[in-house]
This record gives sequence, structure tokens and C-alpha cells, in this order.
Amino acid sequence: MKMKMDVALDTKECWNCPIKHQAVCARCEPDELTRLEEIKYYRNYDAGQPVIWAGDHMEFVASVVTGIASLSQTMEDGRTQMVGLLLPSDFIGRPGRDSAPFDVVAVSDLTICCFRKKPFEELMTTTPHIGQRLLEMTLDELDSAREWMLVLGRKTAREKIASLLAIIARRDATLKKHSPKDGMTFDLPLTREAMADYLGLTLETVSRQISALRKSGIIELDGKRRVVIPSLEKLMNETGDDVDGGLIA
Amino acid sequence: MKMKMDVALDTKECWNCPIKHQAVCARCEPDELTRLEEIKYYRNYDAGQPVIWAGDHMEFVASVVTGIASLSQTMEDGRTQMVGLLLPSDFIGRPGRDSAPFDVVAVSDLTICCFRKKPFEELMTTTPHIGQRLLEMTLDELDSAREWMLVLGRKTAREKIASLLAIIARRDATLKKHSPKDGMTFDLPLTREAMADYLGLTLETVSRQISALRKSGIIELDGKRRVVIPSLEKLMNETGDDVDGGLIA
DNA sequence: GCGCGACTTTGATCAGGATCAAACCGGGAC
DNA sequence: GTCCCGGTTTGATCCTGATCAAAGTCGCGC
Repeated sequence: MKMKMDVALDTKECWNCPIKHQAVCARCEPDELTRLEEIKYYRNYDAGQPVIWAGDHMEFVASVVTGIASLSQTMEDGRTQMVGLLLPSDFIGRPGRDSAPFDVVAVSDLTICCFRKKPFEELMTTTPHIGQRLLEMTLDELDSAREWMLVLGRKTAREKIASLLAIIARRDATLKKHSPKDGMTFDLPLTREAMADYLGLTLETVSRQISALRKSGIIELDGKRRVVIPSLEKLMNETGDDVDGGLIA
Repeated sequence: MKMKMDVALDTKECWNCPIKHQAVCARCEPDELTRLEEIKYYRNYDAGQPVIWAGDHMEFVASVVTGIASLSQTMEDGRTQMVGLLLPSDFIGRPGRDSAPFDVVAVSDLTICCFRKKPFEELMTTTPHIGQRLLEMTLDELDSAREWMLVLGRKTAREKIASLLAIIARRDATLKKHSPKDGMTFDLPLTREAMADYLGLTLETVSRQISALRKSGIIELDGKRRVVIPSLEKLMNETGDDVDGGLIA
């Protein structure tokens, strides 16, 4: 049985061609996307700033260029659940729909690349591989969302934290272009509260479980945000996931 | 603010044309799909029978014709989380991928219509609207999965049960081709255990909360499975969702 | 009818995480 | 430096839902 890992935090390929780590890669500029120049523009947001409210009329689709955004829903009484993290190269928007289903909020300083929706949709019909790429990305996102449902529905608080750390570790390694390994170090891109909203916990429980993992020697902390993973295998053993040796999905 | 409802349980349109309630509708037969005749075949399963195991090599894609199947994942220690229900017209399979990400199990007696994958993928490239339809369906599923994450991560047991009942009520009304209304009656298509697996609860909690809703007069029971909703509004008030009068999404 | 088995209900107790509360830490403005 | 403030940690207690256990219901085959 192979190990499953959520890919929601992985950096994806350019949605226009198979280049990793870029929303719109250099290689694309010479071909189809040049046609988009006139409908393409950039937006910048500060950490914490809302980008889109659920229900907003969307006159654009977009792609994250730098920074992190969260996708989340909030109930009337304030309970909120993060349903996804948007990382560089992730796509924002629904071709064919005119309102946004969820709130998008900048977690860090954020730059997105917007395309006016109508012309983008036209491009999709004339350039089939863009549609195919979007379908593939959407299928990946769907699998990730479903894998996260196991985390939310069935895992303990400790397993949830370990799962999140494992995902961030993996994502971070990908960004740095090497595979995850023992002794790796990274910064948590989220506050305790944001982690809680992602995991369906309270911030106090997140804090306690992180302390517990530290006391168990599963992780080491350098300040509040910097994490060291002495043994990846030990961390994986805490996730509740089926591990069979490697980080191969 | 409009009310959101999970659409995972809704009956979808034919993936080849915009006709409701049929996986492959009569209208489609004369055009593109006739070309598929030679690659199309049916499979039947009994209630409880596994259809696909996660990791299986998939040489086909398929569409549910009649019956209900569940999509779920199970941890090594037996904890399981249902991540979706597959209803008539729902699509099974991943064009471009060769192994199944989740287990599929027949919940009721089930008939699916299979298409050999290779020729289906070729059809997708030559018939763009099939790809577009698949993208739309996948986006809907993604939204549903994300909405369900709120249920799993943040709702109480009572809210979870009310949410599930509301969804089933809505789905059932759609099947019967009228809108949900006070006094409506339907059969639960799931055992208490399956509901628990869908909601991230134990079967005992499901049973207790159903009893509690009955005692509160939110629902009436006729036997174990048949449910009457005297007031849709009262049920909706128990879901924790933002309701503004109607069942309009 | 009887007995069996799958499913469901209900009860008693337990425990994991939420809640309420207070203190702590670190960085930036002044 | 000091103050302040957002983010974090830790403690005490509570409560929801899990767990363990037993009994009830229904349908079906014999």
C-alpha cells in the first residue's frame, strides 16, 4: 500500500505548460499567452488583506505569482474552516461561473496575475491544452480536498498537526528543489490560528500539540515559527498515514 | 448572503449534454456517443460489493447509471472516511491517470456504464465539449468537497446530521422533479454506519442525534429508514448554515 | 412459527479537545 | 530604554462525542 499525501500545499506546474514552480512561466510567454498580454494585469495585496469575498461577482480569473493566500468559509457565528491554501502557480477562478464560492485572503504579501474572464474563456476554447491542463489541475485539487477530508473527519489533533507539518515540509523541499530529508528546517507560513482553521481545531490545541511533538522529540523549534525535523520517519509515524518507507505518493 | 448547500448528492446532468438525471442520455446516443458504442459496456454490482480499490490500475472510465456508490478512504487501523457519494450520472475515473485514488464500493445495487480509457481520451481531444463538461463537473465536485470540509471540521454532531438530511432531502426532491417542501418524505439510502463514515462520527452518535432531532420535532421517523420533514425551515435552522428563506443556492 | 443475523437504539462511563483565563514573548514605535 | 500589541504558551475546568456494553427491532430462511 503506497503512502498518500495531500498535494494541496505542493507547488504546481504552470497551468499553460509543464514547468514547475511558476504560475506563468517564461517558456509560455512567446506562444499563446502573448495573445493574453492585453487582458493580463497584476494585483498586489498585503498580508491579511481580503482578495475576494464569497459571492463576489468575478470578472477575472487569476494565478498566484508570489505569496500565499487562503481559501476559506466562515459561518454566521464566526466558526471558520480553511478549505485550501493557494500557492504560487495555483489558479483562482471558475471559467463559466460568475461568482466566487469561497473567501480568498492574503496570508502573506501576495501578487496575483489576473486575466479578464471573457477573453480567457475564449482562449480556452481555441487552445484546448489550456482546458486540459485546467482539468488536470482541478482533478488534483479534488483529490487533495478529499484526502484532507480524512484528516478533518478522522484524525486526532496530534495526527492533524503531524500531517500539516509533513505537508509543509514536503512543499518546502519542493520549493527548494530537493527531496525532503532528515534535519530539514523550514518556517511555518501560518499563525497558530490559521493552522487551527485549516485543521478544524482551536489555536490552543494547535499550540499544545506542537509543544507535545517538541517534547516527544519529533520536532525541534527555533523561535515560534522555525521548525526542524530531525527524523522524517518519526514525523510520518505520527500522521496516522500508511507509510512504507519513502515519500513517494 | 445566499445559502450554500453541498451539491455532492445532487443528481447531475449527463456529462455529454445538458440533460438532467441521466448518466448518458437518450439525446446523446445519436451523436458523438454512437462512436463510443464499441468501447462501451455495462457492469453490475450487488450492495456492499467493492467496485474499485484505491491504487487499482484503471483501464476504464465510467458513469453511474443506477444505484449509489461510495467513495472512501480507510486508515490502517480501520478508521474510514467517506469522501463522496456517487449517484446516477456521476463520473468515475481520471482521464490521464492510471490508478484510482480512492475505494469505490456499491452502497445499493449498482449499474455503471464503462468506457475503455484510451479511446475515451481520444474522444475527449476530438470532442472539446466533453472535456469542458468534465471540467465543469469536476469544479462542482471540488466546491462540494470543500463545502463538506466545513461540515467535517467545524460543525457539531447535530448540525452534521441536519446537514446530511437537508442534502438528502434536496437530492431526493430533485430526483422526483419537484422542489423540496414541508411534509416531504424520503428513505435514507445509507446505514447509520455509512452516515457516520460520511460525517466523521460514530454510528452511536448518529443514532443518538437522529433520535434527538425526532424528539425535538425536527424530523419524524417511519421505521428506521423513512424520514418525514414536517418543516424544512426548522431543519435548515439546525444545520448551522446561513439560511435566507429558500433552498436557492 | 422460530431462530438467526444485520442493523439500530439506548445506557454508562471516559477522554480528547474546547473553553475560559492568565501569563509570556518578541518586535516595533516612540 | 519603555510601552504596547499581536501572537503564543500554559493552566484549570467543562462538555461533546467516543467507547464499551447490552438490549431491541426487523426481515428472512427454514
